Amino acid sequence: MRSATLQVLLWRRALDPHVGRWSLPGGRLRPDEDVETSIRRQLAEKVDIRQLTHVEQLAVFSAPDRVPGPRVVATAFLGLVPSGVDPEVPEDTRWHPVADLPRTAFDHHDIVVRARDRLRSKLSYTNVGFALAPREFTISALRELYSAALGYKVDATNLQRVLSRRGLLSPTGDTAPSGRTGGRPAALFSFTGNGIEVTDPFAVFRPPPRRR
Amino acid sequence: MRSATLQVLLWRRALDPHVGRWSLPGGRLRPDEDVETSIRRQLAEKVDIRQLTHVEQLAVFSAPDRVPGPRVVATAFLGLVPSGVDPEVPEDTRWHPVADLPRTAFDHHDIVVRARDRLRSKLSYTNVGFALAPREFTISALRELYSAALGYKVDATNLQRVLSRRGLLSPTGDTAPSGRTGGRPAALFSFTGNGIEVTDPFAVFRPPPRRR
DNA sequence: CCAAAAGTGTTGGAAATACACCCATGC
DNA sequence: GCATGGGTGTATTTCCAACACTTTTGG
Repeated sequence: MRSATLQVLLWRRALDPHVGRWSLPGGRLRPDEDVETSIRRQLAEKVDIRQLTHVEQLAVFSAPDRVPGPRVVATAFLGLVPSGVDPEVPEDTRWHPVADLPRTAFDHHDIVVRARDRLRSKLSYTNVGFALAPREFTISALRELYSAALGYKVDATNLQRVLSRRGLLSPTGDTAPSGRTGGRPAALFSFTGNGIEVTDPFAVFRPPPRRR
Repeated sequence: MRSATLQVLLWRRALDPHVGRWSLPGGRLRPDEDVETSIRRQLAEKVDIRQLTHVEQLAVFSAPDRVPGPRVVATAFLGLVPSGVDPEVPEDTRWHPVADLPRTAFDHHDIVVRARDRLRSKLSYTNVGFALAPREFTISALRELYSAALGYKVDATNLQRVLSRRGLLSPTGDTAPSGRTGGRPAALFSFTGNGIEVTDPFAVFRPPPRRR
């Protein structure tokens, strides 16, 4: 996913079932690898694997008729790439806006929707945002990312406040140059942690605070 | 899971890898069923399937060495049975407290922990509680259930308020008889909806309210 | 000086926790 | 009447959304 719209990397099928339709990258699981290793291997053929900032299991799709012919069980993943890296992709793959998908193969449309919903949920109670943002960014750039992913505008002020309260942002000290139309130059920030973390585990029924 | 401690149904292995250890119920996926149909079929051999109030996918466990011999990919599920039904189970299966598991087969200990954590999270932002409670219950009985599942005491007053505000509780009008030590008789409640529902989707970055 | 964009302060409200107090029952 | 457990009312706290206002730049 990249840019100011939420996008997904799809691959145009060359083989027979559903030729020409767009499908999610993936492939067969080898006997000596687990599913995450497998999806990372498959993706390495499409994008620079070092750009992958987050990968997580979504769900198993296993309906007997989900593909023609013998049943294929698929483990779907959500994988994220930061905005702005604009990775070179092979000829047969392309980034598509999630809100405007082409005709997809099999149940891949459902899978994309599930991935989108998972991302939207996790933006609220984890720090996954870090996986969408470049190393340094302005608050308004981050606001664009959150807005694109969530599907509605979020307030830049409150975004900064929430992430700051959770200790996820650190100012780099630098500022971005202001555009040609003027305006105050924006301060640059980066995310503190690296991996994903649950930052707001309990909305309710919170565990009792630690006494000391 | 049942009673005032969180419990899991385990099955004592009769076959060779890890004979005698306790394992989760399950079995092979047939080519004409999806994974959920499959787990329900497997469970039907152990418990009365009508007691199953909630079933959801947890994750795929696929490490090449998770079982001896050729690799087996497992799709793990969280399945819930209400408190108090105390289902008859076959000789070779038993309910075990999640907090005090016996020696388990393969990676089943990890799976149980994952299931427990999933349940704990979802108690906060969904109505899964309904799957743990009998059809009618007192608030303090419900409090026991939530406390057992979460691992710490929750306040009965606030539990009622939170669930009420979310529109999940409806009073039946009846009261439970008070115990032999006296005390005011407790009002009986039941859950409104049937299936699982997300009741508190966004802790933060809430979508703008619908204008009309 | 004006427009534009970034950043700060303030206010209001929602929702959860904690706790004091009242209610109904058995003995 | 008193102990026991259930239920209600209320204050406090935390946190988020909204918005007005100030700051810093380009032209």
